[in-house]
Amino acid sequence: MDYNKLAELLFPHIKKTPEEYEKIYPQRNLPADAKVTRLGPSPTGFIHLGNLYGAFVDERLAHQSGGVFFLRIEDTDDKRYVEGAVDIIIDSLRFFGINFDEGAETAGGSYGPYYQSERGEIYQCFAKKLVKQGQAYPCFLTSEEIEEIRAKQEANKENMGIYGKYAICRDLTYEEIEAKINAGESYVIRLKSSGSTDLPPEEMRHIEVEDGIRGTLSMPENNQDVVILKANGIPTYHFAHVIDDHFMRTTHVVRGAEWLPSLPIHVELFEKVGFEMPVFCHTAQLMKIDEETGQKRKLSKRKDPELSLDYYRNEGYHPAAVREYLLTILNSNYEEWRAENPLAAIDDFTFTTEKMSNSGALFDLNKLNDISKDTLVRIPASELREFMADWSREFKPEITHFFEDDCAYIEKILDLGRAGDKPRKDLIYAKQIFEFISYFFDDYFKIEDDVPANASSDVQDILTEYLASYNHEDDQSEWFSKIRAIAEKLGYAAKPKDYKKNPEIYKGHVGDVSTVIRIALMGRAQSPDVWEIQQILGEERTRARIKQFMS
RNA sequence: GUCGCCAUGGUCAAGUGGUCAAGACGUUAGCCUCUCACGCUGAAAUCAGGGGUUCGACUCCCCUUGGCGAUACCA
Repeated sequence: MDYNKLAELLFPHIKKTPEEYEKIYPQRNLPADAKVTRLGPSPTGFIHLGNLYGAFVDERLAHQSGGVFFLRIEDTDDKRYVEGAVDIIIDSLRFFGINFDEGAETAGGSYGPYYQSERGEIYQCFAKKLVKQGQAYPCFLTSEEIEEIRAKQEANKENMGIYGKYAICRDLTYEEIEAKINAGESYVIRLKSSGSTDLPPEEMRHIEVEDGIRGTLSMPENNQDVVILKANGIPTYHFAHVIDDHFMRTTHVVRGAEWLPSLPIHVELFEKVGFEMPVFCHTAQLMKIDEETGQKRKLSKRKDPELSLDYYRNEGYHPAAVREYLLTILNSNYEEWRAENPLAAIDDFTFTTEKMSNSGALFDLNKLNDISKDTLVRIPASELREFMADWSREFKPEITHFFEDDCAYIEKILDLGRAGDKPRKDLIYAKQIFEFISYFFDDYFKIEDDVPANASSDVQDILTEYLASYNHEDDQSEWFSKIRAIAEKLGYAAKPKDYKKNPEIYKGHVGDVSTVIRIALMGRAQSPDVWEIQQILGEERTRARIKQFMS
């Protein structure tokens, strides 16, 4: 077989040589330890927490080392394309603080095009090269024929796939190939694997790869004649990955562990095509418990809408909180570092692949919420106010004016109890924050809780006394001593401890009295400090709410 | 089915042959306290099972089990 002739038959239109591409996409001019990473999403427009998780690793690795982080759209599967998806990907990631230096629709870059669908000639050039080397060949198997082979293999308990004796198109002569092509038969280009097909797995040659996260990986070499170019001339992921990451000069390929099984394919492809391999970093996957089965499983874009990034934006999680959370599950020493450096910028943390876990972590909403509280408590009220305004504009526009009209008022509310060494940590995410403070807005103020049963008959008396003694100028302790006085006068213990000692001689204690006031003022039995709230509400509204509750 | 990855409390995990096996979330007892939060002090809770190697194994090897993943002209 004259492989050169075959290559020309298959790829008559490919004129550029591999060497020319090496010149078009030269080595990047970067410091020796700078890392070049990439995110390669397919344009379905759906990204979930798991994608963010991976993107974060890429981003940190690149930007921490003075390298480059670029975006490549892996649109080799035309069935999956969704309009506007790329913008969604870029915007969502940007919201969470992840920015690309290069790639699709961003800062440009000279290693493009960054859409795989526009890189056809490059792939074909290297497919042609492999054909010339006698290491790839056209395969005319139809899907029905492949299905038959699969059925036979299954029946014989053999390994699945096209390899060895099943790779019947390997043996086609030039004339046969030419005839089929002239007859209009469609075909794919397959790798002619040099892996052994008749040895048991343990005797097969093993490849060794040094993984950035998992250390030395040893697995049986590939022996499958995988498809590298589909019938439409577009490459499969395997081939596109090898070509693109070489010519885009990626140094570190960060991808999910679901790619581990196909690593031998990639190794063989890199060898045959003559490229140096990047460092692979196979990340563990974010998991969740499936509600139906109760089992742990990988995040799924179809099944887990609540893990969509949009969900977190919708709920109003602050991007900084999500980043904190992701980093704590990404690097096991992050939490400790954060405890020691509570105020440090997130970029000051040295992210390493060695500190990444290689077993899948379960997504933990509790933990996210806890981290979010700690994160928000460090954010100044003015910034939180803006965050709330931005969030509401997008998801709850009818309340946006609250966060824009009277900034001073809102900021006092958001800062409620946050001063001092032991600040309150009430705020978690925007939706929750609004509910938490909604009683400050007259339109949303409503009585939600019942007064304590033991004080229900004294409500009028308590509030009458309260109004009578109320002085908006009182400081906090003056104010509270008046509450104590009212409590005593009406038969309640001024101190809860007294009540606990002799419950029979009291109707209740001062807490019951203040709860009545709380409910009149906030509609809730639980709230931050009443005095502070009154100061924010103002005297007029304070008195009005008490009176309204009495009527 | 075959192949691969993984395996410390409910969850995230430190640990790298000799530890009373860190820490965080959650749960829980209490303290603080006008409620709720915050904070503080405690508690319960983990090395999947079985074989080796070793004076000694959570740590190394093997098997089993379990979970996850891959077995596409999807990525």
